[in-house]
Amino acid sequence: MVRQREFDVDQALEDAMHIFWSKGYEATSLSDLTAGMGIQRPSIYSAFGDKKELFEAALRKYTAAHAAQARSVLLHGESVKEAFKRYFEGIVEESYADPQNRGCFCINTMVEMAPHDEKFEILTREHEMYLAAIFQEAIERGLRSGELHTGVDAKSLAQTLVVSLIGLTVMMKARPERSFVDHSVEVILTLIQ
Amino acid sequence: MVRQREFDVDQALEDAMHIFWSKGYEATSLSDLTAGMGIQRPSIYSAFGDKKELFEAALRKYTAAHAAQARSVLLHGESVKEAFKRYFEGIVEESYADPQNRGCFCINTMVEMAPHDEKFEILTREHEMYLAAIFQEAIERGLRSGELHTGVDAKSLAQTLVVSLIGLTVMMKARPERSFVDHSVEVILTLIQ
DNA sequence: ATCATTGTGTACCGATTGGTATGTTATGAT
DNA sequence: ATCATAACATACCAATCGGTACACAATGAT
Repeated sequence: MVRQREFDVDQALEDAMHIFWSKGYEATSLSDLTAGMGIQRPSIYSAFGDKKELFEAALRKYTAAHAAQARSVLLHGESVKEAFKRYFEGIVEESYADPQNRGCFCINTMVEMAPHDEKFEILTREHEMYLAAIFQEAIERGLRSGELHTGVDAKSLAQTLVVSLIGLTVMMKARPERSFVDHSVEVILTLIQ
Repeated sequence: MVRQREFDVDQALEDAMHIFWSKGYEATSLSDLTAGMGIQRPSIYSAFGDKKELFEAALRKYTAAHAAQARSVLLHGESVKEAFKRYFEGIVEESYADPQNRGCFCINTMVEMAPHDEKFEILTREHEMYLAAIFQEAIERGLRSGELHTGVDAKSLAQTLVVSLIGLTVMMKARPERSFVDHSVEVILTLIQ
């Protein structure tokens, strides 16, 4: 081979992910990216393709990590109720602790890109579907163990919890009083019985 | 006075609202606006100020109409449960019928602008709070009439319904199967007892 | 009829956009 | 040591961005 790369591709992608996450696609310029990633434009184009391909790679990296975190919280431990409580409250905590108030990269993309770009409509929808599948698996575990005995079917309940989580995440971007969010989490969790 | 305006200011603002609603702030150019509003740039600047001021005026027009619609559906008629059902299902219907898939202008703005612009953080938060107040009023009406006897307090329930509605609206931007959304609405409405 | 005032259309401004051509430097195979 | 290859930095490209200067047209008061 020939001259080797002087930058870490995965680290650069991680940097790009944080920039796109906090500013969105349109508001992020190539100059923002070169500055934040610490590399020049031709390096970006040779390693990742154009701006939109880089964005897609960054989003895929995010959703993979995000789904892994959901799995690790919801598919382990004894109590399913406790797991959901920890998961929802963890997301609330993270959101209020983020000074940049970025919310969820996937949700941001759903709002900004999905209506105009089918690729991102599909990509974001499939991530939320996967999240719903994880939720459903956790609920069914609770049903089998006898911890839960819910009236509605596990799938509908899981989807509703995903919807509620999306709503919480978006609402927190407007920085409502903490009690607003905390009370909502309490009420949402009453769905899991 | 002197020469009079040749365009209808309110109609131009309505046009601008639809453009910003479907494309967002960053992705909308002055050329998009002049083309869609049917007037030239200097006319925009003299009538509305700069791009961001026009955006704010458009958003205020939207939220006023949006809140009025919520009031008209939720604060009249006999059954509160039926009113919420009609309200939620109406929003689902509207969303799936919109070929542009614009969702809610206020929610779009919450995601795109609120984290970076305090003015829009406040503006969007206050609209959602106002919506929650309308919801709460409807719930309290149902409690007084004896139609409802909910375990949780009306305020928390109202806030949770707002959160759920935001989640639904955002989720629909990724065009999930209709049954996903319909089942979620059913489950969400079970909170109102 | 004249004049001050203000809306309209054109044409332009500097700055920034996403993207690339180019010359140079580093590397491994031969 | 030579050479093909590819990453590097610089400098550039046309196009578009938000915003405005300016000349002209229309209006009502005098």
